[in-house]
Amino acid sequence: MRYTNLFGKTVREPLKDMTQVSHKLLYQAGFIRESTAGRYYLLPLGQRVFDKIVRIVEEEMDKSGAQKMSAPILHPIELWEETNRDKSGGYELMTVQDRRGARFALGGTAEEMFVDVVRRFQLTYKDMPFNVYQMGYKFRDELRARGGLMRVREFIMKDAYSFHTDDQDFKKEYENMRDTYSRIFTRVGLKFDIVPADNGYFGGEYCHEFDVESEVGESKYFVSEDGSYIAHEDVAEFKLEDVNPEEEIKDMEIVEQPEWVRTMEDNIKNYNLPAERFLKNVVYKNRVDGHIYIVTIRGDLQVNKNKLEKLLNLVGLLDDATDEDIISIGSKPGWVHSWGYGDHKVTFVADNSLKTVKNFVGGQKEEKTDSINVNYGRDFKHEIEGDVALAQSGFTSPDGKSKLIEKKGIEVGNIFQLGQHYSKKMRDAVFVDSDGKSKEFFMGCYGIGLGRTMATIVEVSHDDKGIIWPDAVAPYQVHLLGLNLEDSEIRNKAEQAYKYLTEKGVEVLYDDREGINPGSKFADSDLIGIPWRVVVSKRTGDGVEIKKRGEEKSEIIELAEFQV
RNA sequence: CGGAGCGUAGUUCAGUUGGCUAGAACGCUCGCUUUGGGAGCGAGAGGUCGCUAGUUCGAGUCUAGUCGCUCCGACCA
Repeated sequence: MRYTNLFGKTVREPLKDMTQVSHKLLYQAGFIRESTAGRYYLLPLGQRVFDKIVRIVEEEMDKSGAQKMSAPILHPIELWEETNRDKSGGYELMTVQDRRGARFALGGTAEEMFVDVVRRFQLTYKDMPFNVYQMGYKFRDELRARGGLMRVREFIMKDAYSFHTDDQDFKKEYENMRDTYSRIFTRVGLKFDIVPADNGYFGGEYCHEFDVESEVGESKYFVSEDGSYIAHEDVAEFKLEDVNPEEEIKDMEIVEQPEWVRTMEDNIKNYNLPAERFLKNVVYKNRVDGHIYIVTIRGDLQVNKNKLEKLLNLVGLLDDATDEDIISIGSKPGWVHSWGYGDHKVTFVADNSLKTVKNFVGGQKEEKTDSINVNYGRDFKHEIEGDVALAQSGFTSPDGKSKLIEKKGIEVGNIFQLGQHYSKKMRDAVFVDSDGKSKEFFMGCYGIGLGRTMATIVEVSHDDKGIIWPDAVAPYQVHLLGLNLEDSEIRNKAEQAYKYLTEKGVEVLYDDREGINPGSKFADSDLIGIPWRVVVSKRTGDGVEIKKRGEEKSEIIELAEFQV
């Protein structure tokens, strides 16, 4: 490709609002342009990278035994109604209507569609298992799309769905996909962690994220120092140590408390005790029926809403309570008690951390009094108990042997066990088993965000001059720069080099512009980030100068000796 | 969805109490010069002032609505 024919060119500066390196560089180098927030054009250079990623994904998926197919972009809304996902999760599905009034969802994922096509066949255990996938447009009506390719409203995802007779058979495919994903991300040049995570709105029992460690990542996860434990923040567990095991249990007392003591910081100052010695109450409300939940937890810990929702079996349904909600149960913000409210329907939840402290402070705070020497189990006890605490950096790992370290990562892919979550909700999602009985499919799904993967590669592979594409996904293998092309002798050599390389099957971007300073051409070349730079100029004589992007040394060699 | 802010040239911005033909810099085009790390000089093109309605003799400027964008939060593969 001649640069003079290429649509899309480099610009010197990023736009003002761009914050992420990948966003800036892909814009400056002419790979992407924004349409509206969260929707992007892929320009020819960007498309080439994208297509290479797609090809790698397809090769590995096909090798894994999965089969590519395609589903419509518009999903009949009835399918989403079958699984209740047209309303769940507080996430509004994008919908469109045709002129006869039929409603369709612009899917953010396609479980229902794949179940729907599969149930059209009278499948038996002999037809199983199988895994089908597509490269499909996905729409997510993000309330706030953040600049850059990392979180967008419209994107292409590789989404795969596998169908099995039972859990045991599924587990083999889950491992197969885990290995396949590992090969895919390794081939595109990414290092990643496989992180057990929360499956939230997808249903199912477990899932893993493929996270590429990065400061700009939105996924937070924990790794133990000894490397034996890894988990997403949403599900991360940790070992609670007893705070004051030596202390004697004292009688509970109501004591005077200065009125200025309201927050945890005030408490710490007033009693000169660490945060872990106080009781903390956090209030949530069921979005659907308005029921109030009060979670009592050790003062130094925070409530993990995901764990709480799971414990209560209310996934995706809890909101933080508002001040009005708290007043509605006869309490007031900042003075929520750990017991009482008998006149109002309130459900109390106790975090396991309450069992690690003797003689708590707090629990029934009034304007001027509070209780001290409160002991869980003796002075109050909640019906529901469990681990609902958020892990924090430095906490002890679950096995007690090591400390947790916090990491941030970009979630480039995920694999989900769906179990019979969808096949139970959707009618006729069954096969005939060897015993002659109809049984629901056992399913898994597996996604890779392709645009996000491309941005992530830039995020982890660049320098202050531009992108450094890994060979496997670079838009071209060679960036041929012709300097001083006004000189016909050099022009001829450059043209011959272009012809030679192209005929050898090398993918070449040829900077054939005249009247451009060498400095500009070098700067553009660094910005675009093609692996090999080949220069033809009056200095290179009968040879060419070659240089690998990201390395310092260059050398002049015969073109015929050049190997990509 | 809650809070805050912004829409004027490709970009970043200026534009007075409402007042003549709406400006600058960078970028872009052309010419000359220069030619191994974004060089210099000169000339030029480029605007429905987001959109709609209103107030006014007169609106980039005031009012209302609307659309879009940014930031913080909530939400979120």
